[in-house]
Amino acid sequence: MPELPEVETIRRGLERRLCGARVTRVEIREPRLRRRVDEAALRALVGRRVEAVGRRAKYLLADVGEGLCWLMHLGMSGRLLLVPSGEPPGEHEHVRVEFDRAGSLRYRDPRRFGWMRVARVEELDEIAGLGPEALGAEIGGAALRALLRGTRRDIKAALLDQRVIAGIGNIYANEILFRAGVRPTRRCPRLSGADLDRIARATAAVLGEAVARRGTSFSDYFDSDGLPGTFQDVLAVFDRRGEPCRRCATPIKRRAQGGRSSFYCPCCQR
DNA sequence: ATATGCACCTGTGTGC
DNA sequence: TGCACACAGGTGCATA
Repeated sequence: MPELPEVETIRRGLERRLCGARVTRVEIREPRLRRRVDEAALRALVGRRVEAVGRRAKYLLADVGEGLCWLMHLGMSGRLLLVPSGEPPGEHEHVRVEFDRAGSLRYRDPRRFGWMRVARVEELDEIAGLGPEALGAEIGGAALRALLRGTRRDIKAALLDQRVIAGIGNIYANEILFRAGVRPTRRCPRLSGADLDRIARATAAVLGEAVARRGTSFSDYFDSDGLPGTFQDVLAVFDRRGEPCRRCATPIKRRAQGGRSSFYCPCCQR
């Protein structure tokens, strides 16, 4: 479910409430996530204080001091919710972590594609292979060209490849390519300098606006306070098959690409 | 190198 | 109403 803007929104919520709070209890109700939760390692968080909450692409990293990091990935359906202590567990609530003064953090994930683990900062190999942040470091057309050098695949697949550029998922890949006026099926080597410039600018604009709107809640994403985002109100193409393009009124098309849905305007995107 | 298919799971919406 | 099927925000592996 969550791409960079949703994870960033959750990060801000957790940072506001969890920084300085101490873990008092860890309960693992279902350790069989995408990767089995190391229960002993997670329980060893008890007594530690959250010093900072960071993000790398779609990963959340809570700094718990002494070079230790609590790493979380939300997969497709993962949610982190801060609730008052004593709140009874909801469905698919696999992990709950109690804090001394921040209430209770609940990890809920019906599909269990997410996971979490505690790691030493120097052994975070999961995030070592990620490409540059899609939002943050200013990636211009020239930088994008360098990142795509040598690949002949289509631009949509490249944008979704976290080793090329990190943080973009299926919603925002579609939205970025609409804003750039580029068909998702265009091959990377055939993109002009102007195309790459527009894609780079669209990436910053779309992700920036999505963060400002606190993410996309088109079915079941909510932030750590249970609030929806509002980017679904301005989606140009994603999940809009058959609906009129907001620019030219041509019906939006959908086609499967690499096993995922691509949405595009056949008139505005070439 | 890369495309495809599948696997991991549950939930929801569709058409019959 | 039930049932079968397609599809869902992500990743990672095996195979061609």
